[in-house]
Formats: sequence, structure tokens, C-alpha cells
Amino acid sequence: MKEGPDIALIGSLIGDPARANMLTALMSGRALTASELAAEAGITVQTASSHLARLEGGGLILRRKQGRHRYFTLADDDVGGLLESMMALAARGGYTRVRTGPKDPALRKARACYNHLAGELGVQMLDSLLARAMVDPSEDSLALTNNGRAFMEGFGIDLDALGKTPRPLCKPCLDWSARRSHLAGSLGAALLNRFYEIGWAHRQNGTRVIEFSATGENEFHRLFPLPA
Amino acid sequence: MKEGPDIALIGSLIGDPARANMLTALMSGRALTASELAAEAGITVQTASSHLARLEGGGLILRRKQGRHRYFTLADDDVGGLLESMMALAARGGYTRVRTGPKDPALRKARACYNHLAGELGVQMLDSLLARAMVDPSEDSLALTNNGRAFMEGFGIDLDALGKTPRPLCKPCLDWSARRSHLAGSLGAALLNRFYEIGWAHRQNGTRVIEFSATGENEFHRLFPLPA
DNA sequence: TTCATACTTCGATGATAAACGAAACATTAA
DNA sequence: TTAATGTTTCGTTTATCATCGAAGTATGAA
Repeated sequence: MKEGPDIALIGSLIGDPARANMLTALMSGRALTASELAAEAGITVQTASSHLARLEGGGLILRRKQGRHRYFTLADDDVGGLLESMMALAARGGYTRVRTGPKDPALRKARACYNHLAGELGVQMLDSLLARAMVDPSEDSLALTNNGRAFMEGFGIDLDALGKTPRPLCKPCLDWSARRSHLAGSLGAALLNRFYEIGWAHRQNGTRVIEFSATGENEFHRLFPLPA
Repeated sequence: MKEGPDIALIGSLIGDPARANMLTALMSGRALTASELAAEAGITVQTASSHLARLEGGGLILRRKQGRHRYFTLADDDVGGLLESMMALAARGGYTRVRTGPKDPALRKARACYNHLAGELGVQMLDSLLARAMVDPSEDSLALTNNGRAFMEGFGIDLDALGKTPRPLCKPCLDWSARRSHLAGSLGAALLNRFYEIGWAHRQNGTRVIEFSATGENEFHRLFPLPA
């Protein structure tokens, strides 16, 4: 008996952890590339490509060609609504003990998402910037305030250079493990590079883990304090 | 990386064709047995049993033990709503769902459930007793009130004789066609026997249908009126 | 052109789980 | 008690599919 109602098809599409992670990332509303989605799901791009083809075939996502990029978005609000319903149902009971994201504690704490900082520290950084009005959550994206521009310049980020890149300066990226947004965009990438430069952290060989030194982590917490 | 967001677990539960068929059958709101659900999904009972265990573990369905039957229902309206959303989404592909046909009206109205009255009239009887405080819904079972004892004695039920049997006097039994409880237990059996005795009804040969005479049904409605 | 980047397709491998036969378990009927 | 019915558990087989390496396609840059 292979025939079944179509809910089985939709269910099986959402039922794979890698695909569910990619769909979760797309719930931010932003269009993401295959590479970014692969990084979010923790799989290679070729695996992600086959997943994305199936999601598109099932009508859950749309693909926009743009140069050598393919931008993926949720097909429409109904899909987003369905995912929200499932999250609500999952949060209600029974599933709360199930871990999300990577089980490796190091990966959960800090990892590279494409080229910016993800994990608990990544979420903390954006939270801190938001709480101190360095970043303004306007509509769909994030905007750097004047306050924030000064802060970034003071930290050694060349905002003028960043302004010339085609990539958006700031954008939120829904964190895979924490389920909150962290800072992506060219600014997010620049900040992570700056952390490398000043020796706060380095990327573990061949993995996505970002290791902070003891002093680096202390400085990080001082620069990006969490609001009480 | 096998870990994923909670929606992956829910999705994978719904994503299996056999489980999707069983959930679809349960969307009628009726409580169904494992055997019925197995037939609905076109699989053997032992396979269905393992599927049902997983669905219950995932919080999508509830199981009620009743004699040698296990009645399964959707856990709550949220689950039904989620399934409806998925069907709506799937319907955009042009697939129209097949609904199960109507049942035998006589069986739906009144039938023997083991040795007591089930069907619409059975549900009505318990509703009426509950509304007039003849029966008290305490905890998991039902208790006859003093008011109820007098009522039963007046109808010709020998409660003292019933009190000696090991079976519980009153207990609720989830109705197969309606989705409400009707009265089981030794009292339920005694009442049905009494209906036979005084000629209100008789059991159709070889079937589970209970046929009420015209006067019997009138008397029944007078004795067990539904609350407005 | 040639190189680099972004993505897709192909092929092989491995892990998961769906399926059912057989047997145990549980409850009711006689 | 024995027999019958409904359900679950166990063990095995089988098929699917997620995954990644390697190779192929497409677009943009030098």
C-alpha cells in the first residue's frame, strides 16, 4: 500500500530533520541560498540540493534564479502557517524534551553559519545589540542605528567597505539550535572575521565549531552583555 | 546529524502513508479500534499496533482501554486542525479526499455493545441520567446517586442482586458511532435486559441491532428525556 | 579564453523503519 | 475450565532514502 492521502507526502517532506531545519530557517521570511540552507541544516550542498528539489516538487518552497545564486523561500503564508501550527503543537506537550540542533555542546555554543557566528553566542550577540538599540528591527530586516555605527567603527569594523558589497549589511538568521535569530549579513561576517583577527576565537580545523579563548570569551561577554 | 526540530518528529509521524490513512480515518471524530484502523490503512493488525503506539507516543492520538478493545481518537482539536491544514495545502495539487461512507442507520441508532445498549439511544440514556443527577461522574467511573438508586428500583432493577457481582455497577463506555459515552457495567446490562423483559425492544437475529417497538421507543423517550 | 563560484546530477553506501509471521498476552463467552 | 477474539511484542526481511564523493552544468569575473 503505497497510496495515501497527500498529507503523507507533506508530512514526509517536513519529517526529515535536515528538511525541517531548512524550512525552519526559511520561516524568518528571508530568501536563502542553497549553501546557506546547507550550512543551517549541517549537511553538504549536494545533499541540500536534493532536499530542496523535493521540497520544491512538493510545493512547499519556491526557487528564484538570480545570477549564479538560487534563492529559496517558503511557497506562501499557508506553508508558514502550517509550520507554525506544528511548532505550537510540538511545544504544547510531549516533545519538549527532544533536543534540537546539534548535540555537540561545542556546536551549540558557537559555530560558523556560512560565514557568521551562530549558536548561543551568536544569539546573545544579536540580543545584546537589539537591547541597546545598536540595531533596529525594521520590518523584514535589520538596520544599524547611528549608535550602532559608532559602536562598530569603534570595534574596528570598516563600515564604508562593507557598504559597497552587494550583500545586505545586516540580516537576521534564524538560529538552528536556539531558534532565535542571530546576526548574518556582511556585518555578521565582518564581526566574526574581527574576532579571528584580534585572537578572540578561531575556527576548529575541518569543523564548523568556533573555539573562543578564555580571554576572548570574557571580552565577548563584556562587549555584548545580555540584558537583565 | 539525526537531531532536528520538533516539527520533524510530527512530520515523520504524519508522513508515513499507513499512519496518515489512520489519522484521516480518525478525523471523522469517531473512536476506532486497532483492527478497524488496520483495515482502513490496508495493513495487518500487528503493523497497525506499532504505528498506533508511535502515534500515541507522539501525542497525536489517545488510547482508551475498554475490555478487549482499544479505542483510539485524535488527541484534541489542535491535531485535527493541523491535519485539516495539511489537507487544504495538499488540495492545491488537485487531490480530492475520499470520505468513508455512511453506516447502517439501524446500527447507529441502537445496538448491543456486549450486553448493554449503545448507539444514539444509549448515549441519550446516559446523558439523561447525568443531567438529572441520577448518575455522578466521579473520577474515571460513574456512581449511582441515591436519587438514581430510587429511580432504578422503581424501574424494576434489583440493585441488591447487582451489587454482588464482581463487575462494576456503572461504567462509561465510549460509543462507536456517536463519540460520547454510554452506560456500561452491570447496571447497563440490567437495564437492557429490563427493556427486553417489558417488551420495549428485542435483539435482531444474528446482528447487533436492537429494534425498539413504537410504544417502547415512546416510553424510552419519556423515561430518559434529553435535557433542553 | 581561463578560472572561480554556485549549484545539480550520478552512483554507491549505509542506516532506518515498515512490513508481516509467529507467538505471547488480555479479556470475554460458554 | 476451554475456546474465541482483540491486541501487543518479538524477530527477520526488505525496501527506501538520506548522505556524500565525484563529476557535470551554469553563471560571472579576470
